[in-house]
Amino acid sequence: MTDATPAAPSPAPSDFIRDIVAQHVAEKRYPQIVTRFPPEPNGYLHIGHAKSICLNFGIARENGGQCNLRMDDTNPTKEDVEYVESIMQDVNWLIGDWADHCLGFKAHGQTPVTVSVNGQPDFQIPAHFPAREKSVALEPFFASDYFDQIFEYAVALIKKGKAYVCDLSPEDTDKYRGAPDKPGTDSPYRNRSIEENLDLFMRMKAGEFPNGARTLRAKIDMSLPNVWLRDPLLYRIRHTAHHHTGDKWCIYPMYDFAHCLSDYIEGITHSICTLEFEVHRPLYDWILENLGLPRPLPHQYEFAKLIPSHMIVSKRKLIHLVNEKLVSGWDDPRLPTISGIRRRGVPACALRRFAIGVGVTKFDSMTDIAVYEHAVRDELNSIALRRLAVVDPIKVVLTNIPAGETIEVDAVDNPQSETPTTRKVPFTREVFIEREDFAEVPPPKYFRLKPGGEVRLKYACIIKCDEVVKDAAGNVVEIRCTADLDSRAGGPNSGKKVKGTIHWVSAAHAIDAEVRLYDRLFTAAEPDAGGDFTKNVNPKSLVTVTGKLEPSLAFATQEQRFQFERLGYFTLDSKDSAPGKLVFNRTITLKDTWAK
RNA sequence: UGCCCGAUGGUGUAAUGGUAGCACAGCAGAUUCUGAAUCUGUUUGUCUAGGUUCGAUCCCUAGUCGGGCAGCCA
Repeated sequence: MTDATPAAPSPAPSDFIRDIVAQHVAEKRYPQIVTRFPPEPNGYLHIGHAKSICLNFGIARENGGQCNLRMDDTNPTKEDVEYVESIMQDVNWLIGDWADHCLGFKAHGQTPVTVSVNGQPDFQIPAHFPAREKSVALEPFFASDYFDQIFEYAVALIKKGKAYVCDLSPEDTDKYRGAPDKPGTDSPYRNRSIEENLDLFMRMKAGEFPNGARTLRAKIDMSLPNVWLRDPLLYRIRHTAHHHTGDKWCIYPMYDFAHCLSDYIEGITHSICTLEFEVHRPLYDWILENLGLPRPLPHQYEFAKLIPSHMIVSKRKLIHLVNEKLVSGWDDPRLPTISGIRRRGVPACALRRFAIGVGVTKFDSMTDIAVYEHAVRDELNSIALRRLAVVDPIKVVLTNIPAGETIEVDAVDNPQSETPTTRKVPFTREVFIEREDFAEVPPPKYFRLKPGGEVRLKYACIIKCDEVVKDAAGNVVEIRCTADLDSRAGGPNSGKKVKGTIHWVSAAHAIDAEVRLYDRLFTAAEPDAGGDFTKNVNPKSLVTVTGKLEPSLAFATQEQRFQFERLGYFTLDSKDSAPGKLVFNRTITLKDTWAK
């Protein structure tokens, strides 16, 4: 992409989960460390998922293990293949060449096989690695591929007298569950015979009952303080086609039943999830332990999810922004979705560094968006090609340069590079500068161009402002200056110091491009703190202008990252840009420490 | 008013019985053909009360505050 050196890799992270994994590795508890990233395909991945992805894949790569991508698709009424596609794309982009070698997939269409472990039947599913098995048709794991096996496990639980079919209505099920501070009541169907339970469960599967008529429940204890242990539902009836299994099933396992078993079947060792699942852990363990499984069991570990300031990550609110057309879609560059972040021009490496850098703890906290922005700037600073572009142009005429003369000046592509390269930029009598870089009545400590003042045109020479031309309304339309050609690089006055250096582009050579100036979507640190988060939408989160760009930018490619000098970092828009009709997105501004 | 989890500068985190450190943000200065980057310096912290100990951010007890849990969602 560029010859610039990427930012140095951060030291290996350490946190309480990695400590646990390290201990397990030391005691050789598992043959290999296997984690998983299990999104439900019912929405787009966002920056919060990025933290989870980096944690799970990070642990896998640090331990020579693997991390399975698994669609947690046990609820057909909410899920869709559209999301499966976007999730795969986002994960692939994020882990890039950082952890792609750990990415676990399965053979296309593969479902678990029955094997014998210690003389006991066992379900397993072999993993494949798209990074090194390119000729094989592979796909992510799907919890729905295990429906047959999960059903078998349910039958096993029934046979052990540890699960029963319950006829309570949804409302009654709620009532019988009690409350956190009040014990529940046993279901009247709790003590059905194993035979009756088996018969009823088979008939549930066969589609004999309508939605909501019956459920399969674990038989635990209705008086336990943890409500998730009060005979939790294992299966519900849903006469709905599934995006992956079609109309094969009309009963679907609940998250709690499917998740631990999916983990087990895939041979997951460390099942890492967010804090709200902490109270589910006893159930996760109960199911696995009561099935008498022959292999080592996976265990669940919880961490606090990422809460970034100035962003909204709630799926419901994200959908609202999309549906109300407050943004252009799920990949709007202002959204904290991974697709939006990617389209904005943020390198995967920068997102990763942020997601890893925030750390892993067990307490909720809000991460200042400035930390994210710093990670983005820092990465971009080291890789972005410097270019000259003017976003709000005003014409400057250099009266002592003849019309028609073109002076080629050398401009550095990236001063951060160990071996900086240069390019030629045309410099002529008429140039555009940024309107902001001229002040007829300058505030104190204003370093830029002012009447009678001098400023350096970067890579070219120092100019002096002689005259300000205004229109009838008093607006400045042109600035007339004298160029000190001896102050060019290598010239006798090249060492002359002026306080300000500004960017410019030759009017005759400039190319026009649409430039989308993106800013934070929300002005408030906690957009939804005061009720209606849409009230906090930043009206200037997108300002579209026509910019004047240096001619070399006509050949910009999608992969390149640019710094428009003194303005910020820019990237071609992946959707709307076309040759001859360029569209640039501002990823982020440069840090601005000049007190306004 | 049940159970579970947690609490370190403005923010995010490290220190697992022995000098409270790092990053971001802030401030001051140096430097600069980007008011960027870089460099230097710097302000601000262990929730409270007891206990154990030569010594406690760390272990124990109580309190305070915060979060989570009562979907046939995940």
